[in-house]
Amino acid sequence: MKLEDEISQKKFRNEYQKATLNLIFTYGWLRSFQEKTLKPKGVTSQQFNILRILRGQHPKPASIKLIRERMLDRMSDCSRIVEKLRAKGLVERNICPADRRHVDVIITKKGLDLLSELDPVIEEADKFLSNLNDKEIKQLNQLLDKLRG
Amino acid sequence: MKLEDEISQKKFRNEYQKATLNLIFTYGWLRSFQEKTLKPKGVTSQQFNILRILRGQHPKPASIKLIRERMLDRMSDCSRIVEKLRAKGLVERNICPADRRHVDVIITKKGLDLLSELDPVIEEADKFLSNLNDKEIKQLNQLLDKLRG
DNA sequence: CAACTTTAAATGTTATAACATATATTTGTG
DNA sequence: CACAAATATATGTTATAACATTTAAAGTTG
Repeated sequence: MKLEDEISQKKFRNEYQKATLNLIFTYGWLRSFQEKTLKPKGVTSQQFNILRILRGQHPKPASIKLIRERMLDRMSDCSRIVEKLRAKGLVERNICPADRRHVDVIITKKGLDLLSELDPVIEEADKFLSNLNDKEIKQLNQLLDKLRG
Repeated sequence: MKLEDEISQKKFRNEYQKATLNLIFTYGWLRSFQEKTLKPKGVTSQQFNILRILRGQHPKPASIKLIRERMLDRMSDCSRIVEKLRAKGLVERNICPADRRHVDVIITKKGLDLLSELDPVIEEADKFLSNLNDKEIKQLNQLLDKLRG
């Protein structure tokens, strides 16, 4: 649907402005869809995001710093989110013996199980982008990468 | 810059997943730039957003409902944001005589002045997207519109 | 090796988002 | 016209984001 109609704005100053608004609007659209699918499983998208990073590292541990670098948005509060995941038994957290400043965070079996339970939901979410075909999706990725310079 | 390098993730399940992450990441990138430019002027991006909607209506008033419909994201708390703007003298808020459920919100001279002070900053921000040329920006807009179906 | 710097993580605080609920007004219906 | 339903806005509450500060450990330098 054209952005003009979604937000009832007739004109944009230029295509750049429209692209800015379009990105913000599309983000909101995407995120509300994500939250809706994750909520029934009791995790927020931030928590889900961190779990996936940890699965990517598994069985190696990840430090808070590493997690923070790989998070997509809202990089703050990483410690507290990890603590929430620990409270739910989804991750383990130990002080790194080699460098006691670091914390080793590892996803638990329970965490891995939750993720594999979520995988099909996520595949579903991917398909949510399927209004674009393969070629168009690639084009979109290229444009976004180029946009950021 | 390629997303792979920004978030140190080597592989994506597919281009759809990459596009999802790319959108989220690009949004964060854009937003932090916006906040950075608006902060010195003492308004949040939400407040700025509402002021622009009101300028679009000026000199006609806008109801909270209308504002909410046109906001790009975070639609909640519209009343409270308007109240903040009123406290700063940037908008006026009156109960609509024709239908006392509605509220007429109008941007004040002070609000308009602030916006015109901000306009050059925003033009600047537009240029921030200038890694893409005209044709590419149009393409991006088309893809995002199509993406949302 | 003592003092300083850097780094990693945690914590405290304030503002905002998200969600639910309440209040006030109007509209529609028998 | 009394009363239920719908609508617009405001408000209360809880969780999270954003920002600043603190604590602890390791590295660095004279």
